[in-house]
Amino acid sequence: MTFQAPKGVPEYLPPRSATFLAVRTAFATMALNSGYSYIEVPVFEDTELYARGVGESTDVVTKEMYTFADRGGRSMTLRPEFTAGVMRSTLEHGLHNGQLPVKLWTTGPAFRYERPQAGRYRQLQQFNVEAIGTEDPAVDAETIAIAWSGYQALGLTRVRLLLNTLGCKQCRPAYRAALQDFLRALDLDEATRARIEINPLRVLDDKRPEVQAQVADAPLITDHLCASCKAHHDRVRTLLEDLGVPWEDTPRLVRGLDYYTRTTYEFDHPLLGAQSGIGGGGRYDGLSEDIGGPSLPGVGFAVGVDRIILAVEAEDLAREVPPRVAVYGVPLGEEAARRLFKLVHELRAAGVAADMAFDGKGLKGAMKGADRSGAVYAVILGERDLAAGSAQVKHMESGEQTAVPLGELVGTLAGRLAG
RNA sequence: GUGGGUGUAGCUCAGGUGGCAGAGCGCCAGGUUGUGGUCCUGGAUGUCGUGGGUUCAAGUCCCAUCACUCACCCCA
Repeated sequence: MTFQAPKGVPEYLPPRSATFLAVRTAFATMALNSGYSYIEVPVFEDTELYARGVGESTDVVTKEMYTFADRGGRSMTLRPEFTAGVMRSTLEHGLHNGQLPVKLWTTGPAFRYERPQAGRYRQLQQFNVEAIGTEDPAVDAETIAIAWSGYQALGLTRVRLLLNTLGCKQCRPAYRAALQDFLRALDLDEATRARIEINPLRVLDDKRPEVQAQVADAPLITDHLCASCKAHHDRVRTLLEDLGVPWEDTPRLVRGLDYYTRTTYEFDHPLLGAQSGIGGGGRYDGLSEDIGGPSLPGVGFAVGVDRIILAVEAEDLAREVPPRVAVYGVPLGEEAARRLFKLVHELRAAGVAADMAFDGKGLKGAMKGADRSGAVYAVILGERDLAAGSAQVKHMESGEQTAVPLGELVGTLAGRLAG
């Protein structure tokens, strides 16, 4: 064993990979049911897109990006998140010139150069939903509900929704100034003092107890909202209540990306240790303009597939191994193997999941393979059966076995499995 | 970037004070020359992370190094 996967890159092998697909499917189903269309965007983009979109002051941009020069000397960056790329694609192709909102979902890997730990990876898998071109608080609530329903569909019961608002460009500056005045008077380390000047809101989110104690009396955004932000926030909460989606008001919640405005939220799972955020999102009404586009509001979320898998496992929801196939072929001898190979192909074409034993495996080993595959039926074919023109079809669970003429095998099995 | 922990079979891990490298699971074969899941018997697989040092002798002690892992920070 000479090579190993790059540091911080998780791999999902069977049977655990089934959970990976289940997580993606749960969220994709909800997004599709809610009228969102799939969009496939690049894994890397112009570095400047992320610098301007995500924000020059963020840790993501300043120290976590996988940036490289391509052979033409352009600075490219592996996507650290999806929203900037989805917005860029929307603007470039004029999707926003049609009826609004533009409702999109996507999924795949994102990349951040960080020190790995439990639930934190350098290649992380996200599932994203974005609604572009709407200010309606109902869409804020809709996107939250999609994420919530995804967690519910997976059977997760411990997920918490932490909800906040960050105000808009009307009311946030005054709050920001008030918060800075408060924070400058505190006894904080140098890095945190620097943060006060760049992004003071994030100081509120500091988890260190000595910092938390000091910011306990800090002014809160919820006391500084303008009338329209307050109305927006109240409406979002009313609609969530109508849907029966529970949340906790968390006025200190801040997100690490600069583009967020108004509604912001995070989904949290208590069984995950330090990296407990399993999803997060909000409104980004200024993003389009930040990257050179027109004034175009948007709202959306990202959920972390890797961490949701950990949550599913923490709640012990991922135990049953799904059967790989419904029918498993057990050949005895070369002639039988050839004939069975064709029969298995025909079963697959008829929509029946099928596999067979290879490498001239003996009967015992092949039957063991049938057992491991989870197949409902084993089809045993040897010289005797070939001579008789039939195969032995064995129901694995009951052990009942009957001879079925080779010409009727596909139809019979398809019928029995459907019935 | 800063701290702590751990590296022994495919996996999970035992291996006081240095003395022939082990168990369980998994895998393969046989018991059953055409029948899996239970049971019984047998078998294969190791540069003991890597390099150096001490010693008659190192998985064990010392030094270095790499990897993994947890936490800070940050975020999905």
